Amino acid sequence: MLKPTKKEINRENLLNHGVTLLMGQGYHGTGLQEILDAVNVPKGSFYNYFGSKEDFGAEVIQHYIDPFLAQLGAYLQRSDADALGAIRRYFDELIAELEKSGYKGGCLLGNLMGEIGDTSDVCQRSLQTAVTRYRNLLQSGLAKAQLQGTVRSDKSAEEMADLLLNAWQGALLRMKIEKSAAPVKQCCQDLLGDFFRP
Amino acid sequence: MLKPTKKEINRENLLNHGVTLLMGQGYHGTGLQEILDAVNVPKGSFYNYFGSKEDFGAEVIQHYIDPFLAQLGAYLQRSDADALGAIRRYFDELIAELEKSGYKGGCLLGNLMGEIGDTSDVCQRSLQTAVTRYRNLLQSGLAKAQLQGTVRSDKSAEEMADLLLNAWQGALLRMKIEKSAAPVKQCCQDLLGDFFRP
DNA sequence: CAATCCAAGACAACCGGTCGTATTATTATC
DNA sequence: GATAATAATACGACCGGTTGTCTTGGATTG
Repeated sequence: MLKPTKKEINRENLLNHGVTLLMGQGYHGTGLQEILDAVNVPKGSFYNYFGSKEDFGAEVIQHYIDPFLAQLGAYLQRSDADALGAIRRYFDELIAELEKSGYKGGCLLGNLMGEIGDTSDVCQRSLQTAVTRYRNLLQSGLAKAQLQGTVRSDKSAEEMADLLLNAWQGALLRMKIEKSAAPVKQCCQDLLGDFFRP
Repeated sequence: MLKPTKKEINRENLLNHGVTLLMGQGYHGTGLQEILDAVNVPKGSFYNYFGSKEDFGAEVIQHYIDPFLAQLGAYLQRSDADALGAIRRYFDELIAELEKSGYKGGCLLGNLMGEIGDTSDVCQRSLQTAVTRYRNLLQSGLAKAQLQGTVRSDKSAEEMADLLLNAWQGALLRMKIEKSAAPVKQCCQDLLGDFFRP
């Protein structure tokens, strides 16, 4: 049997819909039943796939961030000679997707950091590794841009990656309540278009 | 009778404990029962004070931000000749309080923006006005600092206030999962100590 | 005595989690 | 290769507890 087992398919479906629902309604705002109904998995089966709702949340976090890492990595690889441009184009694409979704949801990592980042140990650890992996990839891109002379070198790439990530998260929160892409656009322009320039 | 009525006292107590509990456990993570128990108000009485949990949340938001506005306003007024210094000292005090609380909670506005900022209309409006009031006060402080020559004038005070607020919110999220004051300290240093300088 | 206020408790809906059983898959025996 | 024995998994009714909200009756007050 080369095709994935039904169990693996169900797991994947649960994680996919978990991402959507947890991002839209939060952790405590989403019941297991709602997720299970969405993928037609019976209640009793949930604990054959995941140990608890908390464990599920921790896995959803990793499942969520993977595509973003892949996407940003692809941009950086494609535009090898212009790392800063790659980062800018990556964020431009994110903004385009946010506009398409009506400024709802934002970032699952940011939302869950605020809601359960300091109350659930399991999810806290998952959030730590997810955020760190994201930060490290941004940092490597910024470091490359430093070597290419498009980003200032008197500040460490790590420092700038942290600032970019933090401001981006804050801008996403503002976007949600203002129902506008202005905050995230301005955030990218301020940092990538000004502060980080040599 | 000059002293506040018992009803007003109960309302105030509910709002105060609402701030604490909603900040620590989130909106959906906190039950009305828990808040009512904390201030010894019977469950049946809740709807004599507030129209619904959602309305209560919206009021808690305003009740939360008021002291911060007063505090920042006081710093700005006290150090009239050094607005940038006032802002820095204000954030230094916030950081000191965050350290004292073990990096838990963070900012109620940020947490609720992420959790219900796009799902509850009532709370969304309350968050909008709270954030805007905060931003405007920061903006006025930065504008004064521009006149005093301690902050660059080629960027608008509004733009910088937004960036500061956003980066601060993101740094608070990072603080929660890293259990460290490093993100918020670095945030202030990067912006107030470098990017905003003339 | 009429009007207002407040709280006890009921309410249905839902929460995360469990458990015995029914179904399916695997191995063993003939 | 058919059948029986055994292991593994899938399932949905059900658990105790809690949710936000509402109705209702008693207490308080002018």
